[in-house]
Amino acid sequence: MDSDSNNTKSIKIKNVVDQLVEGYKSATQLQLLLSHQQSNHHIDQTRIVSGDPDPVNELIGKILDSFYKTISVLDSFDQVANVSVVLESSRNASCGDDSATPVSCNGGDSSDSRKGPGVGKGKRGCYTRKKRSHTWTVEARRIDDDKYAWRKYGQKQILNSKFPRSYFRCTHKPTQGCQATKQVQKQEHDPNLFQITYIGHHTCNVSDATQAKTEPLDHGIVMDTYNTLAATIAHDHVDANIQERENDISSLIVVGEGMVKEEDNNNYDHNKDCCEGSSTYSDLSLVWPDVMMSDDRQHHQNHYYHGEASTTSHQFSFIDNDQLSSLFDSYCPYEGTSSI
DNA sequence: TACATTTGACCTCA
DNA sequence: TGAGGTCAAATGTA
Repeated sequence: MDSDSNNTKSIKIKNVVDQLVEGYKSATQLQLLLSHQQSNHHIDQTRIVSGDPDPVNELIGKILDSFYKTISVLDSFDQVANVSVVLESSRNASCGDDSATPVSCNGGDSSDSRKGPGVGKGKRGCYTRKKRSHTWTVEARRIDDDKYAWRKYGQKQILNSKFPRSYFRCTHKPTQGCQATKQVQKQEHDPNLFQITYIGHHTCNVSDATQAKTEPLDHGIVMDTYNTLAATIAHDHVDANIQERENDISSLIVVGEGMVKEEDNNNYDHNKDCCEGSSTYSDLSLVWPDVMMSDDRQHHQNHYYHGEASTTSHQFSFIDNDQLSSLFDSYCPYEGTSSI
């Protein structure tokens, strides 16, 4: 094939991708708007988190799914291999300095580098630290209230802290490049309580229901495989307002798969229930017995969020800060909150 | 043998 | 410059 033909084909595909990206953007924005409105109206959030989806959100989810898959297919062609890069840089430009994506010394290969060629002792510690990745913190009486498989990769004594902090990453990182990590630390004031900080979203293949359990319940935003991005972005932009909105919006506590308890935030402690059937419980008992609770009859979780910007490792991020700010400025009834 | 954990070394960032 | 986060060799376990 001659180069002109290739160029024409490449341009056409690029145009198609551009159109799809626009569609994806629009659908994501629509979903954010609807989610935001729903959260403002205290809709039946139990239905959302329990997996009985709101039909509108479900529909949008399907649209996003279609866009995502189509773009992914096109993205896999050599001609448009730079699409995600373009999108990524576009997003970064709009989100400011946010070097959250880890970069390995070998050019970004996220797989387990230990077995790779050319990795010598000099490479140890050579990485770009994740900065301002999407994080949220959970206080729990057990560290396994999610069904992901975690692999411990480090432990560190933290200054002025009685207990060491343990570092876990998703077991599927080597095989699927999942960037999710979590940090677990015992609370000083209550050694039976663990502060678990989740960093980044899982991109590995697990059920949405499972993921929903470990993602922050973002006041009505459904967290499924493809709109995690939307939720993440919304999360980041709404986070600044959440503190002030906490008094108005009931928080949610997942008390079991498919079960949700609504909680008045004046009564955090009364939500105590069992998270039965965690498939990783036994695993974690084995891998990190010193932090497992002897009495796991009581495990309540208080979900609260770090207001850190999210930009980590989402291949398709289409909404920039200005768009979202104006979006929420237009629709957010909570005036006078901190500017983003 | 394969996979997970431990732990000291090393790097980044505030 | 030190604290915190990650790497990767050594070690443990099934």
